[in-house]
Amino acid sequence: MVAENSESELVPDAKQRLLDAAEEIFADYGYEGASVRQICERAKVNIAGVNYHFGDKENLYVEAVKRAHMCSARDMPIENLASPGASPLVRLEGFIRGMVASMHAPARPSAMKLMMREMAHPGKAAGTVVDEFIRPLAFHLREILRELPPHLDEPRLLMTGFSVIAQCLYYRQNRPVSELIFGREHMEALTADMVADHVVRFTLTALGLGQSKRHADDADGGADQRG
Amino acid sequence: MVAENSESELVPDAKQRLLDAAEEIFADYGYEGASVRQICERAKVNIAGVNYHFGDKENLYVEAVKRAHMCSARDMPIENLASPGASPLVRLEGFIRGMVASMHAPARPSAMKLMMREMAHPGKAAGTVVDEFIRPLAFHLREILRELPPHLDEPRLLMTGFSVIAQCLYYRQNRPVSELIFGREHMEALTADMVADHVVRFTLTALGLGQSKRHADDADGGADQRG
Amino acid sequence: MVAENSESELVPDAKQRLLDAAEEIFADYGYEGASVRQICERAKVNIAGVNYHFGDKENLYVEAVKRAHMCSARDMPIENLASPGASPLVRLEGFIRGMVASMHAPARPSAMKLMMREMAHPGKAAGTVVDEFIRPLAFHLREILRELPPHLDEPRLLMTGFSVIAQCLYYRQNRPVSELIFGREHMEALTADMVADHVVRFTLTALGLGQSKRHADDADGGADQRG
Amino acid sequence: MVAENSESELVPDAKQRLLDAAEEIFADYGYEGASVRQICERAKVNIAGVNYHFGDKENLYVEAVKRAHMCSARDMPIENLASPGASPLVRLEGFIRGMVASMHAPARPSAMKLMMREMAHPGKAAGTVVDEFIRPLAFHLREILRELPPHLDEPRLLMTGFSVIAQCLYYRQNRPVSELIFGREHMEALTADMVADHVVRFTLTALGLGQSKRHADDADGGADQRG
DNA sequence: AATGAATGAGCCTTCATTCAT
DNA sequence: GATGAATGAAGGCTCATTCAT
Repeated sequence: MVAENSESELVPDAKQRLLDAAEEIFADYGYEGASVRQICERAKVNIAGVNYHFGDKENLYVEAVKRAHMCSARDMPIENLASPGASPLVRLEGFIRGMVASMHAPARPSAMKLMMREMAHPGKAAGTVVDEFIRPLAFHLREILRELPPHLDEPRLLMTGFSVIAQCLYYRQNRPVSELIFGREHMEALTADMVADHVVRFTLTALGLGQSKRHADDADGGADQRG
Repeated sequence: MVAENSESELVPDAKQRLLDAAEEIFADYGYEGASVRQICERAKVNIAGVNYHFGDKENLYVEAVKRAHMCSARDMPIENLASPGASPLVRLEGFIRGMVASMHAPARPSAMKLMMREMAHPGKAAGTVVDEFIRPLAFHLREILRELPPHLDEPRLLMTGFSVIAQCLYYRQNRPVSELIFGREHMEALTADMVADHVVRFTLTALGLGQSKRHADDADGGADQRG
Repeated sequence: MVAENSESELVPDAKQRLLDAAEEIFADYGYEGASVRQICERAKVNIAGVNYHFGDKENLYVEAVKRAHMCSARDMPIENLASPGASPLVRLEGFIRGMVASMHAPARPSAMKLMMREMAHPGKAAGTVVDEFIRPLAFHLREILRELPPHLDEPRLLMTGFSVIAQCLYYRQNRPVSELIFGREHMEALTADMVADHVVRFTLTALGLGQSKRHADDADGGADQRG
Repeated sequence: MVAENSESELVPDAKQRLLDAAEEIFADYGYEGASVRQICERAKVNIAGVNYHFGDKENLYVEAVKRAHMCSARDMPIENLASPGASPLVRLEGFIRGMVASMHAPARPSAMKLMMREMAHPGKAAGTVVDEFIRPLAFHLREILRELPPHLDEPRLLMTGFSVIAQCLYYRQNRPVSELIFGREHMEALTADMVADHVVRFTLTALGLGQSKRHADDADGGADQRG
């Protein structure tokens, strides 16, 4: 154990508190809509704290996004679901399930929200996030797909990857509007498992990999014994 | 011809110019990021014009979004691609092609951008847009899917619709970040036709509708011979 | 009867309506607190009407004040209560009663209010009002007092006049704050007659004119036998 | 002496300077007529200072009025002229002289002006001022009058108090218009002592308390040996 | 290391006014 | 004679930032 001052484990220090507050508030209101006053109040830090610890608002934002993607990275499939020895098909299914799960109920919702916001309108923080988090994920998926039977050329590999990711992302990027369209209750009826099952089946079938062993258990409801 | 002053047909009046400018600037910078000064400058209208014609910034925003969705509605598949007599399969393909096309190269890019922004974080204008534009589209797609052979229960109908829409939306919602990941040139290589072909094939195959009649004409389209 | 257009007797013309509206609104909100928009709306006149009929806001204000004092002048004691042949004492009592009455319940409350506002902080319209309305009244009172037995020198004549006027004015200038101090109900209990009786008695007694002949006729004046 | 930075005793801090400036400018121009920019310039404080120290213009106004009444309270008769052991007559005379004096030449003219403005059109600050300053004064006067020989009923007590206060207030509330009527020089000829003597004599005589010992010295000019 | 006071640019809005019809 | 559109200045206020401590 490191020697720390007495309160360090209960109350995070000012810098951490600022990052926490910034994450939530930037996630909720966007960069322009958030004010440093609001963030400082939430963080219980003096108004000058942002400039003291981070220089300015923009840099606080960048740091908050960077930290958010690191948090998010821990939920994500690459490390914990990569299962290097497994077949491409198993790894694809793992990828999808991991991604759907982390979209559906991220460990740190505000971190996810903030990251998605930045990705929708990439700014100064986007480069880092893409380099360290998004691109590895995307490349990982592409390599899985590359190994699968219908050996596609590069553009189609790309588009196939997009089709997979798009389905996972949809439930995060378009949840509010989907609730407006179909009603909140219909959307909440779609559990993470149901969505994951659907995306896996839809995708594998689209790739011509789902017929033999899957068409049997389609009837019974869906969430089951593949893997 | 009505007797009008000489410029009336060339220069739209102040209200129109404000809507045009608001559409572009709100689309680029978001509601908070845009300033009415900036909008008035672009519209070549006095700063007080916003208050005069629209009351305040928020109402200008709402009106801009409403008009944007009406513009976008004209590109969209429902009316011009519905082809009421055709088979569900043909109509599904038409829907996808129409949607991909209007995502790829909307007639009014800034209108599309603005609408997507509002849909990402629904505010006061979202209700109208959903009611008049988005929901009819979504219901139309659901009815097409409902008629297709693998007769799905409601939740799966919903998710299947999402899988279709997600693939179309992806190229609009995630283009900037995709360019960061794979490079702009790789993204620009994906033409609207290629994307549409891919999404149609991916989707129909996933629905078990792509094998028999399609493997014949695959040759002439370039992207082919799976499944 | 003059030949007028059909509506002229029911609806006053725009200029009159503007003066009416200006009188009320300037009276309620003051010059700075009132806006020409508000006045035009109340008058049901186009926003440009003020500038068209009166040049600018300030001139509208001046005209409104001038008209207000003319209206008020009609209630006031000089003409209808002067009774040139009567004794100074009777005329003083008449003056006081007339003034108290017109302060208590002016024929046109908003006109009175507006005039008092202008008098509290004299501006461009004050000169005319003083010349045509206030000064004649004040001089009239001074001449009455000059004829009364305790023949005072000029400064004391002035101050005595102020003592009379002050008592009458008080109930108008300080009614709101008096209600705050003593409660609205106690103020409303003070009728115009009671106040007039009191001011007459207080004043005449102060001038040494109230003892001999008044304690006898107290009975006929209505509010009495105090003492 | 405390160790302070060199200017601390010469230049009041920003908050004080703002209150000082607000007092003067609100007194001269009224709430609507004053601008916070003007106040900040006078106070040599940044435009944002008002928001920082007082929240908004309205609260600055309220605070300025509150402070103004506290300043004014120090000149006023209640504490320094109450002379608890003295006879009611002496105390009434003391009250009048104190009030006339503080109306004639208040220690802080702008504070008095501001307070009178607020009392003329009571707003959010009026309640406090009335509670803490005006009402105690008015009640104090009423209690003096209650003890005096012509034992009046409540309404007449009220009106008698108004007659006293009205005479004192007149010279402050109606000085500008009086100068317009009679000329500035005639008004300036009325010194505080002359006015006080007059009001005392007028009032005591009206109450039937001034005859015996006063009618003698009336002739010599007025400002003299009563006590 | 960290703060509370203070800054000045900019925000949206409203103002009285003027213009072209 | 009278109007609706449009103007530019100024309004109060909030912003991110910096300064002196």
